Amino acid sequence: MTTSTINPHARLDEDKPDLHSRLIAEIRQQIVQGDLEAGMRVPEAHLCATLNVSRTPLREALKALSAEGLITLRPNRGAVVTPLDVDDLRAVFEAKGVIEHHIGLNVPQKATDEDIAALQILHDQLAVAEASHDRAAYTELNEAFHRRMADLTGNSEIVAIYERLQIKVLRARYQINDDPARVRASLDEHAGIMAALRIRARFDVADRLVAHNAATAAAVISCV
Amino acid sequence: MTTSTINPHARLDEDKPDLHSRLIAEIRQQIVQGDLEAGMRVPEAHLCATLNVSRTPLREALKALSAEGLITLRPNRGAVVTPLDVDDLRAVFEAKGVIEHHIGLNVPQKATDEDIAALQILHDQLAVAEASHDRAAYTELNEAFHRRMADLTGNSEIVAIYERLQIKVLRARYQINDDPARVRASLDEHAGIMAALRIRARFDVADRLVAHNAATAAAVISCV
DNA sequence: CACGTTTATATTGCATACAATCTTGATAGC
DNA sequence: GCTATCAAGATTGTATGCAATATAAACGTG
Repeated sequence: MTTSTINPHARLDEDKPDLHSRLIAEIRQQIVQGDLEAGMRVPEAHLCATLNVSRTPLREALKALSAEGLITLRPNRGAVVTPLDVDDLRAVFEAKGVIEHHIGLNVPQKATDEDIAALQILHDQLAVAEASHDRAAYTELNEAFHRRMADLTGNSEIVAIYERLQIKVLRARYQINDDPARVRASLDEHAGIMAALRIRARFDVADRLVAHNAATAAAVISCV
Repeated sequence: MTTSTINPHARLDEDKPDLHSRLIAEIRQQIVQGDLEAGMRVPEAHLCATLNVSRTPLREALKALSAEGLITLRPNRGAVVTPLDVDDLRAVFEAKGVIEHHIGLNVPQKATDEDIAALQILHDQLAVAEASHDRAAYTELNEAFHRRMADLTGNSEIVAIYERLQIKVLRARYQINDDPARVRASLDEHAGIMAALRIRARFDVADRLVAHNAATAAAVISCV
């Protein structure tokens, strides 16, 4: 008699965190949060000890993160945390602006009333987080809001591209301390986006998303 | 006395094809060309035998390709070649259209006269390939032309995104036989793009790139 | 003292072995 | 005959060991 986790004939728990996914998520988070510093060499043995796994699954995770661009693998010479200099960041924000524009043009036409209501709830929570100066919550809700917008394009390629770019933005944001004034301005921009979205003014939404992205870019890049 | 490839104190041959890169390139090509059919299960042992490597480097390559979206890994249940249905293709072309538009808006301003001359040469070779019905050469030159355009944005994120999307397009194109009439039309579209680029008419270039992408999308999707 | 050479150490690359999980075919029960 | 259960086989997941390469330290030479 085995445990209750037996699964006759094929499991359908798609969200069980297998080791590979866990490792990727964990290392990615360490990079984003700066626990693994940019440009730093990453000896396999050290990470193995930290994460309590052997080299095989760890190396597999590093190869995957390399395809994501967070890790740079130099054959026979080890892995380094991919550095993100100002020019890289500019490129990331420029690409993100392109995607934001597309999102803005399409979401107002594709979103249902329920979708917009759900976004409004996220936006209201964002306002609460700002008012109570809960920076962690603000970051998380902000992420959720924009990811939800990307989702509403219904285009999985767009979503994948957006998420990958967003991760790189997050890396930079974790390094800096967001100016409270910038957070307020950002919230205002969000309010404008929601107002335009409610009346489904697609060009307006697109413009506002692009402007919001540009303002964020300026704030982040000025801090680096 | 070893060969001339010895490298005291650190090699700088960055382009030496190490096994990992080779495996990724090889398997990717097999997927693009359809040697590994979409939806097909990929038992590790079989690929190991084919490629004459052990499971360790092979698995690392599969994880990397999974991050690229060409392979889908089901934990404990093996890898499959990610299927590309019509809706997926539509999403790919839509995303590519977004990027093409950005390329069209920016390249006319950033390209030097020499850059444009180099593109013109590629275009002329493309015309030769079409005239001589050299389909392989046409495909390769067409790829090179568009990749060069992406390069000229000077934005590595855009380039990376574009290449990843282009690989998925290639997968679909390998399945179909391009209609010669479509190839001629495509060449005409390229001629129009070059004409607009020579006079650096950015909006025109952007529109033409988007239209070219849409026409390709229609041709490819109609065949699937 | 600087610099190139050699040797030792550390780290990565790959192959293999074993454990865990899934897949299959066979068998028994209804 | 059909479904459920179980066992044998196949496949994937992880750990470990050895070979290849790079890094560093020590050494000698000009």
